[in-house]
Amino acid sequence: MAVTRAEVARAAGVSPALVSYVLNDGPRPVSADARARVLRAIETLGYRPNRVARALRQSRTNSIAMLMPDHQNPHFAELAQAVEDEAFAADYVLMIGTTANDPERERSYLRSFLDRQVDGLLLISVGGRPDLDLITGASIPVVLLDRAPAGSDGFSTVVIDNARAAELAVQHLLGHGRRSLVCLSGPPHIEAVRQREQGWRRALSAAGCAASPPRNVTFSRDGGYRAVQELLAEGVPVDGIFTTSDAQGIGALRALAEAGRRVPEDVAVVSFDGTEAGRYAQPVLTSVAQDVGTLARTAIATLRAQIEAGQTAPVHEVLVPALRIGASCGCHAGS
Amino acid sequence: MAVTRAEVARAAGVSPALVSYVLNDGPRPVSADARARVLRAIETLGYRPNRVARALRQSRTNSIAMLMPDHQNPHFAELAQAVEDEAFAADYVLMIGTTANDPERERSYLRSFLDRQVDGLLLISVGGRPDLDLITGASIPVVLLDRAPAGSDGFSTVVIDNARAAELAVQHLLGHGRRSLVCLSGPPHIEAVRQREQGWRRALSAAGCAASPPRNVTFSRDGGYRAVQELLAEGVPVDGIFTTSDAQGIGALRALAEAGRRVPEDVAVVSFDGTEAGRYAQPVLTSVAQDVGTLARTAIATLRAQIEAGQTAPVHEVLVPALRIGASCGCHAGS
DNA sequence: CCACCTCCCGCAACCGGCTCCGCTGATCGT
DNA sequence: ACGATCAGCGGAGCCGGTTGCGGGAGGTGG
Repeated sequence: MAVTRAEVARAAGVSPALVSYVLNDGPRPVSADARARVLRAIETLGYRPNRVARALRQSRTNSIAMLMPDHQNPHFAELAQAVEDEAFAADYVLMIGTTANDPERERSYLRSFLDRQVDGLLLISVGGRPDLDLITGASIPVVLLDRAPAGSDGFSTVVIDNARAAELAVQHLLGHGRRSLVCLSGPPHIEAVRQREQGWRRALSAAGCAASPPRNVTFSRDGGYRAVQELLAEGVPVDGIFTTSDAQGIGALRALAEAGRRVPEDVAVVSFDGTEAGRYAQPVLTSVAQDVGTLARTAIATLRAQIEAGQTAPVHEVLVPALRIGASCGCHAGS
Repeated sequence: MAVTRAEVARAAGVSPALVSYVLNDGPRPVSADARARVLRAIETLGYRPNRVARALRQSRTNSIAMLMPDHQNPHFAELAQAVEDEAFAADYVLMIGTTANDPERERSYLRSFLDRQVDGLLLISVGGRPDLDLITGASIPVVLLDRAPAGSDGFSTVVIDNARAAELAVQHLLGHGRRSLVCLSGPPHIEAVRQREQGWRRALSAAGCAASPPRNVTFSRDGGYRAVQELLAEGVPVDGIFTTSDAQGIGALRALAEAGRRVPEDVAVVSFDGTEAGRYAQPVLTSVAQDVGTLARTAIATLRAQIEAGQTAPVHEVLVPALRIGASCGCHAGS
């Protein structure tokens, strides 16, 4: 069994309370002599306070939970890293649950995290009301990250301007003279997906082009790969592809390469996220970048304001997208 | 404030103890009538047991912690996903700490996890004794994953046969007639890195080739990229590269492409990990695959045996590497 | 010499659940 | 009819901390 506060107290010849006073620079002052004895006892016994007991007493676990779709997608991996770095710096521990876009699993994790009394929740939701009901009941600090489901006005959100970002990407393709465009979109029930599709349509109609309906696939490499394979098999004319994730973009590149289509000469590709993985693709993906550092920093700061300062008014932060030029769009070629 | 057991008891007209009995199919039997009343009260009040309180009483948190280098590396991302899936299935929650190969950060996380009374620890260590001392003192179930630092005999390990895996990869390059080989290795203080270098040397000396010293860089894409850039700038003759991670392989591919070297015609590349990211590289990376599914399954099973069944004897599991053929080695070309 | 103040410190009540143990009333056997 | 047995339930201690409250020792001023 681990050494407890009581044993430290005994070793130092003081009461358990005093040990707490020393440890927390307690509510009460402690004499230099007693403090020294306690510190020495802590040192020799190797005492470490039990955070579970402390959490029970203080109703504060110093932990936050994050729900995200998966680890495989480079964008989410980068986001997880950025969030964890911020959490670590703020002395919070991060519990991660992946949902695999499964509402059942999301609910299960949500309940588990709430039961574990996490101080705050970072949610990249698969979307849908029922989950929000769960957190409303728990009245726990929440920040909706990366996506803001419909009906989430009551919660803080930190997102990129999805419609504008998509518009930027499509405008860029149009600027390269591409007219036979295809959009690889994400799971259709996600609000952010609909916003990106809206940006896609807006850019096309502004240019007087007909918008083919987006193809809804998963955000994964495999999703992009298969979608482009089908596209080509169907004989759809295409000289430009907008994918709503870098993972899809990487998958699309592979499918195009296998089909012997040159990028960007035959088909230009612009994707979404601006991940490092995209910068190492062949050719380098041109992508609307999400600043995951700012995303994470803002999200954690917002959460901390709610947890530590008791702020209750929801904050809505919208980040401005920036197009990161690579080689997949044709900027570096003659076109 | 949340609903507590006492309130449920009051609402059901029973004692708090009864509520526990019902919830846990308690140590004592409960009459059907009382059980029904309790369940109804739980339902109407929306009661959820506080896991922190439960954890304090039971000295059991149903959580495990995993320390890994980072989220960016596709191999670790896949490993994290596999581990989390296993943990979720076993009703454990996973806390992830990334070390960025920083011993200080690793120690900090380690202490935090121990203080939080996690039931078990999954450790992809940056290596070095001091950390092992920390866990030895805590006498907590540990599985050393992916890497087994020197002096870790007392702990359970689940690793791939690193030397054999490297040997496989290098033999394959040699089999393609490549003789000017270069090895991009990892941080030199990691035991697994030394084992892979040993496999590299073994394969070369068995073939009667001189082994150039491995180049120690980080496991990242950037590490592979920069190493190959320097390599080429130095004018080192090279017709084959063995990278000790897929991330490095992806970086190497980019550097080679930028330098106008064709893969596999001019330079063959074989990497390590067998990630999905590698299968989407251009060309597809040939790689010695680590079965992350089995890795994760074995690790969690071992941990659970220690936690739930009190097993104490350390287990040493060594997985057999398998070469996954892609296009970067030349198998699909004429060579 | 007494009243009073300061400085330290220990006692004990929590936080919310788990579970040992003892008590009650009913059932059963003879 | 009466003691033994047993199902069903509640009281209370405990897990390991935090913290309000009160009290003792020593010093100061009147």
